[in-house]
Amino acid sequence: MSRDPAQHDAAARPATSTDVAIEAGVSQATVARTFSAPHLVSERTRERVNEAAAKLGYAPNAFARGLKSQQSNVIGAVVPAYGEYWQNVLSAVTRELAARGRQLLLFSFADPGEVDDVLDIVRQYRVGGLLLASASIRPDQLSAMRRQSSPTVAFNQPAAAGLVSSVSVDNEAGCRLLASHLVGQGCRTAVFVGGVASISTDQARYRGAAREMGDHGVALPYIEAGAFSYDAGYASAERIARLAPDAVMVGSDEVAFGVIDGLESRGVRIPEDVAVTGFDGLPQASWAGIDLTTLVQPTDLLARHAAELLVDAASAARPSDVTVDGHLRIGRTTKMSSR
Amino acid sequence: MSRDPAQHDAAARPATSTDVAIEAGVSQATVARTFSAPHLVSERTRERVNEAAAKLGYAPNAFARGLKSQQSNVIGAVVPAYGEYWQNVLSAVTRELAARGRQLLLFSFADPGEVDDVLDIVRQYRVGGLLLASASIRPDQLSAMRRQSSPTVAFNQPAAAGLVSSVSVDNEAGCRLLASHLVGQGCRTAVFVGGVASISTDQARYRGAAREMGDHGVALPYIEAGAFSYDAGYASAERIARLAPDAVMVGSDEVAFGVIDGLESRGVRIPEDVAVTGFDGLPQASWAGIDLTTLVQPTDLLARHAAELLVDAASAARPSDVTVDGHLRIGRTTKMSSR
DNA sequence: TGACGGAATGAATACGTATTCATAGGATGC
DNA sequence: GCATCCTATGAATACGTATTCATTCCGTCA
Repeated sequence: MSRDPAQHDAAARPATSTDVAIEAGVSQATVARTFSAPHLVSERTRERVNEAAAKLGYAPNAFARGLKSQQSNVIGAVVPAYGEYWQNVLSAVTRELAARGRQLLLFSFADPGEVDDVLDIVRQYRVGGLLLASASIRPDQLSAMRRQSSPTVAFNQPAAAGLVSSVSVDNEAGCRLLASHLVGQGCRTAVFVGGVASISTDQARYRGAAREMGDHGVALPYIEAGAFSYDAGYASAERIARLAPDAVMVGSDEVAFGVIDGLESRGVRIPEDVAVTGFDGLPQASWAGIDLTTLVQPTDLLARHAAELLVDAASAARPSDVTVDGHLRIGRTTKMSSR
Repeated sequence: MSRDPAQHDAAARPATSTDVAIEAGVSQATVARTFSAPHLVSERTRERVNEAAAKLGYAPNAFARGLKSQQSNVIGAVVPAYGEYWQNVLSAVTRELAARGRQLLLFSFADPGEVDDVLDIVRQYRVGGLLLASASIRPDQLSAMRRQSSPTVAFNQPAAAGLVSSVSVDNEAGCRLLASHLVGQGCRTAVFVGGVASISTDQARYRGAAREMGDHGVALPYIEAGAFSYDAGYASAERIARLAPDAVMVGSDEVAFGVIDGLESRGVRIPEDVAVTGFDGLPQASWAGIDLTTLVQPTDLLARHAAELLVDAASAARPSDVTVDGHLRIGRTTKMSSR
């Protein structure tokens, strides 16, 4: 009458702590303790329980655990469905959270208008922390989420500072670095290509660039691409070419890639005719075929800060804001001296 | 003694259905029904409940709900922490699942060795479905997860067919298309650059390419880049250049981008000296500056099939395998006639 | 030797919800 | 006017776990 350990009914419900308790001849409480507070269980019993658990293929139910202990290992993340940049961020944050024993529950939206609906769904999942990874979440939406008492962190959304915790690169300083580099290369006229003008990071970047340029007597008109995408950048090339500047400062790498291709398709040579800078430091920026001058965000560092704030319960009570510096990456797209 | 609706204690526990019941002067059961089976509640009562819920800021607890109803709206996804391709897949699947009212719980791993640990954690989350989005999950690991009775879908891992449900592009046919195109362009000698030779997609792609080439009397030696990354591709350029083929068929776009830059850095012109093809159809492949000839995977379609299988409980019992065709994208990297 | 204290365990309860079962009240049939 | 059915609701229970409380067992100290 011996049962094959590997053969317990596959289609049946997953084993519960009570099943294991019966199998091991102990109480359910002892099984629970074996998994959540092993030091309270004697060596002998622990062995028996682990053996029974292995035999039944038992794994504690994370949701029941969370329900009882009133805390979850799940961190929610609200992210836009599209965008190269956010994919990289997400990837980095996931790694950092995994290292801290947390999982990421993804809530994505394709259109800013969906944000309210998404946030309503988020509320149903008593997440232990919430990452707001999108610049298109409005301040009032931010502060509404803050009430949820779990740590809330806005990623790269300077406008959120004060309302919830935030982690951002110093956009303004970064753009000053880029502008300063361009001026040093002999740039006398320039244009700034933003993604969406109403977004706070976009504003901060333009502000930094315009100020530094202004300090050197260079005007910096603003052009709005309309989206943070390659295609939007490509399409904006026409308007840029019309202004025929020395340099184009683009608000994000992804858009910059489009601007470069768009300009080249119109016969504009880079960097001979016009210099181009990006912002973000996406992996593609360092590809030899592109080699874009840009401001590299320390994504891993940002992700680490975000993860710490999300895991640390104290940050729920007192929002804290972290700003880190990016560093300049100089590529061939600004080798203006080669003119 | 009137309480300000907006002022219920922010730091307090989130409201429960019982709180709402008291506020509305009904039973907890009625509140539960109002949210999960509204048609069982009279118009009048429903209004009162919704009013009270709004006042208290009540949102049903998804985990408690799942615990009781024995099913969750959460789909697990096991994905590699790195890789352009998987990020795109994830993004597409997330969208499809969101449209079906499901959330994605992310489990990422940086190294194939971590997979076992990750799968152990996954088991704790009683997910309603599981997406295995990585070619480096072993067959025995796959079939172990299948026991969990919830729908399990392997994304683009042909080797999984039969063990769990799978959704893949037709790798072999796709590579035959690419090879056929090259032959038509006059290609007489070629090389295949794979990512990791032990991966089944890699094998299927090489097989298809080699067969089609063989049918036309063209030999196709295999070179292993060692990883599915830009850097690995870049580094393999040396070995490729040594063979001086007419064409290089690369097993994935990401690697192909590296191969292209690596070859060009060695003075090899594309397509004048050598033609290059990729596989996947990443967004970057269509960028004007790259314009890679590749096989475009219908990612949205694949994602839709995956989402359907994941949501449809029946697929748990009977694994089904879906294969879809990709389409050829012809870019400048194979304009061999221009020689 | 008796009192005391710590370690190990079991019994019982609570977490927030869905669901079954029972009940009350109309409306409808004859 | 009575039996019947349907609708709306409440009471009670179960989901799988963590945790408090009580109990038993042993070793230790006075």
